[in-house]
Amino acid sequence: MLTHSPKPTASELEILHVLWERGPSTVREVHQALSDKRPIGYTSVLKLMQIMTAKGTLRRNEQQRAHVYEAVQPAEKTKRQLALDVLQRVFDGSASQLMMHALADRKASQEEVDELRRLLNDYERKLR
Amino acid sequence: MLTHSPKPTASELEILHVLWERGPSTVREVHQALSDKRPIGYTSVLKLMQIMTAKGTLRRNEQQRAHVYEAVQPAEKTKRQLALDVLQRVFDGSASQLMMHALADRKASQEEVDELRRLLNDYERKLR
DNA sequence: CGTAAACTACGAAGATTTTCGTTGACACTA
DNA sequence: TAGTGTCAACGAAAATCTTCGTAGTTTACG
Repeated sequence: MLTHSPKPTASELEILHVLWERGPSTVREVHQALSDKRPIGYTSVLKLMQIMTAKGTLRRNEQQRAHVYEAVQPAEKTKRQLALDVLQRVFDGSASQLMMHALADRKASQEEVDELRRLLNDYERKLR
Repeated sequence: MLTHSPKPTASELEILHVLWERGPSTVREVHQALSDKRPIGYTSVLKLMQIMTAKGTLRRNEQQRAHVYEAVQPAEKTKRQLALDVLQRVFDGSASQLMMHALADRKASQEEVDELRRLLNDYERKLR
């Protein structure tokens, strides 16, 4: 088990999404969920989840015959890590640059804009 | 030359950053710039840039003995692609989720918050 | 001209990612 | 108990990424 938390790959992220939504799940359950989106073999999912367990990304309970897996890190932490990663690697740390490009060419609803403004107000309040 | 634009890898992004900043450059120049940040061999950079050219990410002018490379896509387009990619893959398309995590645990300046608010206002104006 | 320096091309190796086939263990059931 | 289905483990292959050594070509200069 490694101690650091390497950035999940694209495939790993798909699995994490399923576990975040469903909570602790068996390989079969995760495979089901992924199969709805794209064709992928059962053993491919199994192998990925075994690798993720070896990396320390997942943890599993072997009490049942069908092992039950769950994410080690809370979803929020991993998401934050990924957000900060792009922020740094692509936008040199500029949140407004990131936002600008994320909003560009996309139809964010009025609700979303309102939500964003609320976020800014909250954030600003904490700044002071 | 491929027609689609695959997501650049981490190393490729480093090279793109240099080309975005410097404009069309030779391998030597890019290598110089990268060496300032981390140790990397000249031929490693060369090879990467050759691969990127094969992929259609870069284009080069062979008039000079030292070929001059440049990014095919404008920086803005690639950045937007990467921003939208995380937005989709990690945050399920929710811009406010993305922003929340990007701001979390980070000291965005008051200027940045102002800038973000300006962005929102502009965006909202276009919505109507 | 001949040599050194600057470059590109080529090939290859090691790491990582992604995918799956096969095997063997286990469990339910007819 | 024999057969069928479910599951993890293992190994391995293919693809991609990353890095670099070596060779061969071109250019500049003494």
